Amino acid sequence: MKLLLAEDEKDLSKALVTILKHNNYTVDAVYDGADAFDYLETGDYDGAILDIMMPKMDGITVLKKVRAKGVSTPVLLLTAKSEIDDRVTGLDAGADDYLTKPFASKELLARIRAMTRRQEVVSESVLHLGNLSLNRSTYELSTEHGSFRLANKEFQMMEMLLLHPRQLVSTEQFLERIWGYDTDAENQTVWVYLSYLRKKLSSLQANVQIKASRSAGYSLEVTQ
Amino acid sequence: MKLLLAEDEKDLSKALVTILKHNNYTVDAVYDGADAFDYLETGDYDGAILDIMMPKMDGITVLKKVRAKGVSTPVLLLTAKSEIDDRVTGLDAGADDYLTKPFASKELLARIRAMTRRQEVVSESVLHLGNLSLNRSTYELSTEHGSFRLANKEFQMMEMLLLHPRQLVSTEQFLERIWGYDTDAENQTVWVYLSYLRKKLSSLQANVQIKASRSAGYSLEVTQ
DNA sequence: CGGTTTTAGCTTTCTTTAAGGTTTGCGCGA
DNA sequence: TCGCGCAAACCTTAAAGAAAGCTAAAACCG
Repeated sequence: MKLLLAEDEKDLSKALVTILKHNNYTVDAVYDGADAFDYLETGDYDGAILDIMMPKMDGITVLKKVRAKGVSTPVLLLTAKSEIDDRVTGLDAGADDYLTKPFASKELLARIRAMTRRQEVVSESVLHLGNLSLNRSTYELSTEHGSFRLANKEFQMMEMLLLHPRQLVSTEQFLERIWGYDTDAENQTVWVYLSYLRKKLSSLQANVQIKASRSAGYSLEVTQ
Repeated sequence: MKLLLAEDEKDLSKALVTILKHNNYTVDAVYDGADAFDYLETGDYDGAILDIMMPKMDGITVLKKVRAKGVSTPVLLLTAKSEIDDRVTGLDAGADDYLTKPFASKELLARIRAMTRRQEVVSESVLHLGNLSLNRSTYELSTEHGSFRLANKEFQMMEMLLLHPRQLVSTEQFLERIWGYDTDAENQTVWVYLSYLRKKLSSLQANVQIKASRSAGYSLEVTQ
């Protein structure tokens, strides 16, 4: 689950990133409204947390512009106590929720969960391709010959592949979506996981394999 | 048993929280109608106590909106003497009971009990899985080899696991549901109880065990 | 005192790095 | 135009490092 955090107070931002990562979200952090808009516009996030008071462009403007572009990513606005009227404006502008500073981290997490839950219903909880299936709540990858309980990163990679079967996913896309756009992780890290996954697919005798297309990306292909 | 309390007078709210926690409820407190709506909407509560007079949105509106969303959580309305007519309106809007301020804590507790009892009838009073059973009124956890009388927190954890056998319950879900969304308790607290429970399960020779799925949650699994 | 939470050290599992190997495509000379 | 060499891309394994989870014991609290 990938979130965008737009908050200009560095200390608060840092603390929130820690908390969110701790709770299994992939987080990209930006520090002004202009960046927030650029990143959100890609539609690449499952949710966003926007501070209202930000340099370059305030959160509500970001929200309005993004909604005008047809992006429906759920947005949680952060308001300072003195900006209470902004809440109404925010909800009008298309925010899904708001939270007044200061707030408890638990409350933030609860709201994010509630906000992103709505669209989760739509998504399948078990992904299939060929004789392979991936349970998205237990992280189990299985065929009729057995199953593995995948670790976090392995799971996210497999999930990305299964969500776009037969389409190419590049090393950079894996890194950006799973590790975050500002990660220091190297390409090899991705390759290592691909290797682990291949090993598991073969030991499960899956009729699906991860095919590499040199300098383009990877895709899942059904064999035979 | 998890309750939501929506009451804007801080002193009264505080006092009620104390009384309710004393009587073994998990309580989340909010101070305006908008928040009350947000939290109730999750359907995550076993009951709610709503003051009628509240900032942002009055209790009756909250109730109507929540019912319109299909949430059937039992609701007890608090009315001031001068708002007696609201009672009728309240019951029409889908309230299960009302109470006129000021009231005795005994009476509040009795009404909450009555209100939440109705839906409890549906639920089993003894939960089973494998050779294990948990008596929800005596807090006894037993197999053919013996039994333990569980303490409160231990009981609630075991209950949550038994209510969703084979499904994952995350550390955060335990904390949110048993300790409340605004708790300061750490993950370790949950782990400590899991450890106590495991010890008891093994000394009872239960054919059920608590399985950890790293970074996803815990589930009860029947062994053999 | 019973129940609950914190502390701290430990084990297990996951993630990343490192290092060496293999494959692929391309340029360039014969 | 063939084929050789080389660099870039990719793969695999092992091991170091980080995080998550577990438990016993102490501390706290009403």
